[in-house]
Amino acid sequence: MARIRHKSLNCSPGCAVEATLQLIDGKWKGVILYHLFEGTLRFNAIRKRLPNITQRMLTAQLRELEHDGFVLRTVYPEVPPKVEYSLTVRGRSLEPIIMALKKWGDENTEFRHDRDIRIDQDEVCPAAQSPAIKSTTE
Amino acid sequence: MARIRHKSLNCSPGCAVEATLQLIDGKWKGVILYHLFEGTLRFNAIRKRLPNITQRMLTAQLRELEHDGFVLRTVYPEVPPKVEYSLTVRGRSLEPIIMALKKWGDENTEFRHDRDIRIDQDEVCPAAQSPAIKSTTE
DNA sequence: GCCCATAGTATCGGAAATGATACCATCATG
DNA sequence: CATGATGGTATCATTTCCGATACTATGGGC
Repeated sequence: MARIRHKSLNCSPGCAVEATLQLIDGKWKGVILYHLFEGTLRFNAIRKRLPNITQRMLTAQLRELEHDGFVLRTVYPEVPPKVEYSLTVRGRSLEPIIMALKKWGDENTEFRHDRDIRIDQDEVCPAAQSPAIKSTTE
Repeated sequence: MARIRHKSLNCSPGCAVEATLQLIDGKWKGVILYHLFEGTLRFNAIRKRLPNITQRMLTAQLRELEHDGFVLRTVYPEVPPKVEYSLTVRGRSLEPIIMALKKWGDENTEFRHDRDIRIDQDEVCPAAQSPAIKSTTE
């Protein structure tokens, strides 16, 4: 998270991809957003859904999401404290991305590395002309 | 990149999101995939499209994408060397994600932090009951 | 007076990601 | 015989991420 951010998103064609990715990057942000799509949640409620996150990290990630305008942090002046986190309109606009991630994950439950056969674009390497060799990296 | 990977993607509801994110995480992978959607590219061709990537990083990211079964690395036994990178079927299955990222980025060219008004789900916090306070974090 | 709950902060340290730089092999060309 | 092109490696330093742990404030209940 919090890599040096791009100033603008239109430096080059693929730049928007990279910049957007950076916004939801950071080990927990995607999941946090995912849970917030279900509705407003209190701090500890989020924590319960992410059994392995530390308090420190949850705070940090939420602060960044807030900073980026994705979540709204609402503090109720009570004791003990009560803080609710909800998505902003901008936050909800990420839904297609998060859901695409979720969908892909659900459809690829196993980490299959089915190194499938090359599907060539017909203009490239007219097949069996150069004796291409598959990577020997591993 | 290369965070400790999840063994399976179905540990908890949001887990698929997190795990999928990890696969395309790593500062350059998203952009690399994006460019490969246009077609097969040689090593230096990719490099030209990513002016700031170091050779070391490009190699590393491509190796990981290959390891995860997203790209196919084809070596032609020529001199000087010729290595082509193309997407596998599995790699192409990421297209909805990458394109969702690109779309969002294009539609949010400016980093507007329009901390907009809370859109409440009607069952939560019946409005103006507790004197909610907006975050004072910054 | 002590403990509990909530939502944090502060500090430290290790691990991981990334950047900078230099080096390498091979053949073709001049 | 030096140089260039391509696609890398190897090594080192730095930056960033992230986990573990301890600490804090407040008011209520026992």
